[in-house]
Amino acid sequence: MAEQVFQPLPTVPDHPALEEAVLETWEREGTFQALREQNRGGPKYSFVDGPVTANKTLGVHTAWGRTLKDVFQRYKALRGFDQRYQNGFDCQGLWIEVGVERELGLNSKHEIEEYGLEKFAARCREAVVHYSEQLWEGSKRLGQWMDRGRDYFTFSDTNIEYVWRMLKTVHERDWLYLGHRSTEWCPRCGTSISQHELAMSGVYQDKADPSLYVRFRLDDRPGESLVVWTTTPWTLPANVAAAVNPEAEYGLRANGEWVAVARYPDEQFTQRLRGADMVGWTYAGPFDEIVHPAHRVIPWEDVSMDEGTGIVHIAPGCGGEDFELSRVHDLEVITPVDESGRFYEEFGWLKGLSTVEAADQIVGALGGKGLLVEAGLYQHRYPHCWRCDTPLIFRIADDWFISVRDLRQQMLDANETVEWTPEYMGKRMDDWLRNMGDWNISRRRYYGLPLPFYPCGCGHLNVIGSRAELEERAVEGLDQLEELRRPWIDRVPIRCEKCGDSVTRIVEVGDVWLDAGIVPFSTLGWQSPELVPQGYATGAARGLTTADLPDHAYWEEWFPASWVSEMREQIRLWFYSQLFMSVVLVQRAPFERVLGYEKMLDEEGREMHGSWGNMIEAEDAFARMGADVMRWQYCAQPPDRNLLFGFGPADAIKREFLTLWNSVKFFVEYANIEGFRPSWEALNLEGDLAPLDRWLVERTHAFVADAEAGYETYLSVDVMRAYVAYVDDLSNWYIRRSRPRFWQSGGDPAAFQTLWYAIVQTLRVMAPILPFITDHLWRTLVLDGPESVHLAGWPEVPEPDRALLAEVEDVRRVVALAHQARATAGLKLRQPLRGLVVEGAPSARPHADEIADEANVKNVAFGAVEAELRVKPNLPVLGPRLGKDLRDVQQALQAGDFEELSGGRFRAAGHALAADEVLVERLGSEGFAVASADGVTVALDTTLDDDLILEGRVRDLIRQVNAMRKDQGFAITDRIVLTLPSDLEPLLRWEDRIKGEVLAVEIRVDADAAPSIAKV
RNA sequence: GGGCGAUUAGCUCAGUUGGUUAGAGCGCCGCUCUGAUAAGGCGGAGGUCCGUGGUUCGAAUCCACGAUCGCCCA
Repeated sequence: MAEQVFQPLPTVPDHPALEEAVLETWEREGTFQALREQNRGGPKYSFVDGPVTANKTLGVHTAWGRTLKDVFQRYKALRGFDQRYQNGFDCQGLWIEVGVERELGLNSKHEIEEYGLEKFAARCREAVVHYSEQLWEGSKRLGQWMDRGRDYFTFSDTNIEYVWRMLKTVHERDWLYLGHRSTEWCPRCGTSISQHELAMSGVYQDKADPSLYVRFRLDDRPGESLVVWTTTPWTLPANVAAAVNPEAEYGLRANGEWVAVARYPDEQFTQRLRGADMVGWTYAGPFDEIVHPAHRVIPWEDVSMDEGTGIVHIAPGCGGEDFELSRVHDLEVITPVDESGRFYEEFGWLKGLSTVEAADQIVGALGGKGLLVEAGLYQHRYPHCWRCDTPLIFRIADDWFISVRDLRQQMLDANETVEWTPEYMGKRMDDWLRNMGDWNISRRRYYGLPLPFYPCGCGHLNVIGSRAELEERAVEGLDQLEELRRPWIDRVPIRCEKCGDSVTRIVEVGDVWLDAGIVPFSTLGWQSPELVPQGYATGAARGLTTADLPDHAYWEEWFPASWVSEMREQIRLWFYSQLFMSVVLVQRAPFERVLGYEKMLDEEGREMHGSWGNMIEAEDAFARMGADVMRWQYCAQPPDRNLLFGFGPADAIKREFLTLWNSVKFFVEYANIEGFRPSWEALNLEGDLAPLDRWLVERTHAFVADAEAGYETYLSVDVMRAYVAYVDDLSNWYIRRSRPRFWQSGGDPAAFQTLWYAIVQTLRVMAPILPFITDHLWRTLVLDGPESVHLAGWPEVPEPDRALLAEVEDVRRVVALAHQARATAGLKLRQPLRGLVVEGAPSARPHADEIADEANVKNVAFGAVEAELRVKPNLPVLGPRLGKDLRDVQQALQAGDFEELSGGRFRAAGHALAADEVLVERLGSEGFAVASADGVTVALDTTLDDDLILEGRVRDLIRQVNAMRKDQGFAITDRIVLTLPSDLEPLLRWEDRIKGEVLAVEIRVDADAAPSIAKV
């Protein structure tokens, strides 16, 4: 045996072990650094990483997105693009705060303040440091290549300053205002929640609330009352109006209750009125002993007749639409609860109760007063805090807003320039932009971007745009300003630019999406006069990164991003906030192309929840399936569909992996036996190739082209589909057809060379998606080329020869039909047959020998199949020509009522049919088994004679002996002595063939022993 | 209430400008091939292409209405 050129492969790959080894190799060899070095100065491909919130370990959800990011950056790297590879972390906002609160056992804003904001800020930073490390480790294990150490952290002072600057611009354009309105409010977090935050998944959850029908006694109509329906009892003390639909009809029940007729169509009413006629009635509020505003009936077109009583309870202090109505109808606004959702002092016995606690008491009180008509439970979808899961309430508050009136159209225009995949996500963005309200940017919290707003008593609003400006105008406190952050920043009052008084900052912090949206400016050095080394490592980010603040020229080079990718909910979050700021600052979109993707569910299609036990930790997935298998699962997923992720699909993928693995294993085993040594230089395949080799080369080129199209359109699913189809051709056609060429004496160098070429090109194509196993196999197979597949570049191949590919497709179709014909005749493939006739598939003609071999027949003939004729109409051709007459022709042909004319023409139902207007097929006749599909017909001669039967028995024996070899664990090169019982002696007419196929040096005959083998 | 999308085999999904017997993968059953294969091939069972109406020689495909589900908005 020749020397072992290639490291032999085990039967199946151990993905996790193999991946750990590859990671070590990358580390040791500095593969990623080498790749960056290699592409330096190449054309630029600008990817901007959406910051991942540093409050968790890596989950399989996040790993999906990170895989897609990695795949396309790796692909572009193979194409020689220079890239930034900057990774980002989101470090401020509720997400971080709430995690730290939990950890510290704090449960309210009051407790945080008691704990101390300085200490709290330090703990928040610690959490970010910890989780960014965790996320990094997970991402690394996933195979993601990013520039570790130069990450951006959104809590850096530099990032904050860029947001300040944007806000100052907004103020200068007069878009910033302090609004007084009703907003969704989280009572636990003590802050309002903005419109776009409601888009986050998990916000709307099923919830059971009280369902109350309550009576409001009318002032001037004794004994009569309005019945309203509510699911929020706590809002009843704030009631000031009851709304009716002016167009609807209302009826008075015998017991004095007014309700909408449409809601109770079967009831008897003693009086009926239009809603418009009820407007202006006044009534007694349910809790007039506590609060006593005026109460009256108002008209409202939007009163629904789908639920409730058709009369709606209005509390402007507790609802968005209610609040709007208060402006129209000049209603009193009563805000019953404070920022932690507890009743204010003036609400008597309700004082201090939460909205939930108050509900029971209110129900009881209503019952006592005889105002409760009916009480029950109501199931509905209700918004919850995106971070702490507390049901939200509506509350009137003063929040800072950015007006979108002037921006809306500009943003729509900017979005026009963006190419979205899938397309409908772009339309979603348009929908959102058309409907979005003003952006509520303030949050009453602690660990967040400090809004640089200093409203002065003189009426002037000072907005600070940079740290330099702050320092210049500071009255005091600069010496203790560790970071641009609470509490330190709150101790730095500034001088009002109008009146010169000392002004303090508002206490609010900014919406976290301001931090993330500014990234395309803050990390790329927009309008930065010069490069500042480590200029991004400021404030809280100091010591965590060495990222520079580049200069403006750099920004010009890298903005806008060529591509960004995040999950769908980011349309209203990061994609939106980026677009928003980019339009404010430079009037254009910050990205050219977006890849979005849908949700991840478990393999049964259910949401993944920790409490349901169906959540998969990335760590488990790495250990049990491996990163390549995960990445395969992610990349095989069409992005417009939910991904059903799990270990079940992973097992299927592992099996699928084996096809390529076994192909390589086959190559390695025989190349080692025959001493084949590939050379990188010979990659261009010179020399004499067999037709099948030529085909595999063309097939490989077609695969490269298909995969390239998939990558270029950001549809990894297309790459995966192309790969699976290709590997099947490689393994189940090329290798199967070529096996003897690999084991004949010395091996056929052209076969080795071709197979090596095909595998190596495949590894290059799949390297972005399966970075571990491709590099492992590359290092096994490539002896003198680039040391890593990731440094090998994209295969440059010529246009494939589509005609040749079509030929082989025809051959495979014929072979499949021959197998089918055998199955219907009950003749197994080992039984040789005399002949096969093929009609159609003319391009398969040069491959008659291959067909004979595959079909195990002595002779293949091309020509008319001698059999019953079946003629069908060629509908796309005949339909337009014949119209209604087509039906008659079709029936005549089906009934066999037709006449065959010369030249393949036919006549049926009085119409002459040209050769291209019919499809001709043949049915089996005596002695033949016929199969037919797609215009190709094959007829298999099923007659057997003694010779054929004997040869069939020989093949049975060969198969039996080879099975024994395998069972007994013989090496594929072991020579044997075969002993046969005497009744098999006639088979020795084929002695040489048997010896050759089972590697027997001798065949002995021994009376009545069963066949046996022995190693020589 | 408005908008968008979906509905095809037990499951997950393809299905081209309307065209012949509606397919694939997985799963199940049977057969088969194997000098790499834990793989492959062939066959079978399994379909009211959500429903109703319309256009058309012809509809899973186009149109209308309806049902169910999902998402988004209000």
